[in-house]
Amino acid sequence: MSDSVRLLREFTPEIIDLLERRHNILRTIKNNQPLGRRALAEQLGLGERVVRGELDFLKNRQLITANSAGVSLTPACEALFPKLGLFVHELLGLHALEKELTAQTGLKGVHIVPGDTDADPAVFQELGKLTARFVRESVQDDWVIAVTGGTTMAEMARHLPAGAGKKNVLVVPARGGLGEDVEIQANTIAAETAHRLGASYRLLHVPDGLPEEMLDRLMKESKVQEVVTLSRHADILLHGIGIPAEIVRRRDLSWEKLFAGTAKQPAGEVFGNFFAADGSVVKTIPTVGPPLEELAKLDLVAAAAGGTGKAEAILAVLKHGFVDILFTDQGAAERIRDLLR
Amino acid sequence: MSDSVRLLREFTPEIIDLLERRHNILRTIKNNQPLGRRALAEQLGLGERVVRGELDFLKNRQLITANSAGVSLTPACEALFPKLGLFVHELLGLHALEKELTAQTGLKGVHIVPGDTDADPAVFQELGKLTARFVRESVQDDWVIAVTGGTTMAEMARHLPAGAGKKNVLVVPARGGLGEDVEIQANTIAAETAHRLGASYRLLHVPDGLPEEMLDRLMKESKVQEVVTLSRHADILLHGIGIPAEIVRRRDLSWEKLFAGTAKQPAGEVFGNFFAADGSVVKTIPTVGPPLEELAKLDLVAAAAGGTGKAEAILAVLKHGFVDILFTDQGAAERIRDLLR
DNA sequence: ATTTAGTGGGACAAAAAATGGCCAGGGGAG
DNA sequence: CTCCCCTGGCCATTTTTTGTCCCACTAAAT
Repeated sequence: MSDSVRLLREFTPEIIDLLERRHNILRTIKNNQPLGRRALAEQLGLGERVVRGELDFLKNRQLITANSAGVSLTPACEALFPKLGLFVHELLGLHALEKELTAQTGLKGVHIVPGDTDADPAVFQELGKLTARFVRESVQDDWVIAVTGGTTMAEMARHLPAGAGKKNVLVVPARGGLGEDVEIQANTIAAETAHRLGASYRLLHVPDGLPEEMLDRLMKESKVQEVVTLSRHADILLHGIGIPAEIVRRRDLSWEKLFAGTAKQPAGEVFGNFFAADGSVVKTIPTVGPPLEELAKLDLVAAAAGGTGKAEAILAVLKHGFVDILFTDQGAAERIRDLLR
Repeated sequence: MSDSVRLLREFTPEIIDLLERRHNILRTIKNNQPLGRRALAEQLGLGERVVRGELDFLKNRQLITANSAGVSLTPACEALFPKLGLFVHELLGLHALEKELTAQTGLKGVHIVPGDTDADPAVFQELGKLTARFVRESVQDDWVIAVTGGTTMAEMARHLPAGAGKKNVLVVPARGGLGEDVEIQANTIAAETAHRLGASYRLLHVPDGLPEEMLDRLMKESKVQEVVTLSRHADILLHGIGIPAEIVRRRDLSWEKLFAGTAKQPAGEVFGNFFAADGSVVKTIPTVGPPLEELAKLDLVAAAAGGTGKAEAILAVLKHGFVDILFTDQGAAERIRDLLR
């Protein structure tokens, strides 16, 4: 396998784009079948006619069938698809890239999904799926899972395969609400994750923007205390990574006020902690929950974030050193590699 | 490897042609370097501009270098080339085709070279090389090698890697001269083969077109007798396969006279024996040497012939059943497969 | 010293292929 | 029924590929 990949990359690099495109198309069809040509083109960001050409090709090869509802994969294609995925992964050099980043960053593992979240929303779903699959496979009996908010975590939760899993699993939010939309709050995600895993969950009902003294008092409240203690000893921590500028914009904050007096510019964020490009913490938004230092001590910390534009944020967070496993996409991974060089 | 080949053949058949073309180009360069763009185009039967495009590509990839004398392979490319050959072989489905033909014909082995001798003379050279390599690797100490005439055998002999090999090897012509040009007479080929292998040889100096009684007398002559006896017990018999119509034309014979009274049409020929499509012998041109039945008993009979147009001839000969191993090209092999279906 | 046969690279028009965009006909869901 | 989205046909346009020159140059042969 590896030999042929090297030969192909060396002698016919054209095939990489081509096969990736076809794989993309097939994946999108697989996830939405039956699906029409136009919807497909829009989702993939390709011209309608281009997609059509590919569909004609795939039809000739009996890899898809078309009826009035749209196109669908044939069973033969469906059977081949997983292998195709692995092959594309290798052909894109993602396997090599994973290894390189693992070595360069000192992480325990890096997992990369093809494509770029910023360019194709479907890649975002794939990232969610990959992370979800990892969660499913990692969790053991009696585990406590701590999760944060954010769109990536929400996507992860959405793609968790439902069904009863391990016994006595508990999901808790790693931090209180931070003023996000309810769909991407840690609470909501903890609940959905627990639901899909057939696990139980606890919530942290703490409104955002409270004065510090109020937070201190809340921290002592028994229910809150219990959840905080739980997340302090979680068996796994799952979190997304935010871009400071986006967070400021989304929550309608003022960059100047928030980062007044900070020497370094913030580049990345994880549950309310802002990191500079060198990995140092430049600012922390106060909220209930264990402090960063506590969470950093956990045995298994998994970060999920993708998109070329998030590369700097991801790298800043990685530099702080508490992340063990990273799930990302090709766009971010390649950018990170370039930044590291 | 096999997995990726199946995926490529299924999802991106375009690259098969592309990679084969590039492999062809590189092979031609390798065999003739330094070589110019125009000569290359002519030899490959491609447009000058097309070749140029490929050369530009290969130059960008640092697989070839260009100077005033022409283009040459870079060491890196030279190192990769054997692997590329194997990969192309698989990608073209030749491995599968070899297996299929082996099974269908009951031969001990079939070996196929990419391309079509009829379309590209360089393929003919490759066929010669492949056969020559086999001879080199097969021959053991004290062996007697019997060879026939024909262009394919001549090509084989030309590409035998020179240098001392096994001890006490002897090369003999399987039949007397049959009126061919001297370059492709069995005698000449036996001599060259022996020369390249560092072996000794015997010749059969028998002019063609002698009356039968004369032949009988010659057969009893001691020198002739000796060579005939040797070839009768040869350890390996190498032969080409001829097309009856071509032989008639080349030797300026009359089809009507030659095949008068034969029930079936001749389709293939081996050292003077003409075979019908069903494998039966329809005619034998008298000459000195062991009869066909004797040669058919040999342990190792290897036939070499290529080109789409020779498929019928090859198949006719195979049907007779004395061939053990066949060396051919993609063009003939695919045609034979189609004929068998 | 000069001719000659080969080289790579530039340039450009013609041919072919890819693409963008629109429309007609049709089946299924609301 | 009506509406929406589907496929497949169609065509003008753009982009790429291809065929065919020419040119300056080099190395070998004369």
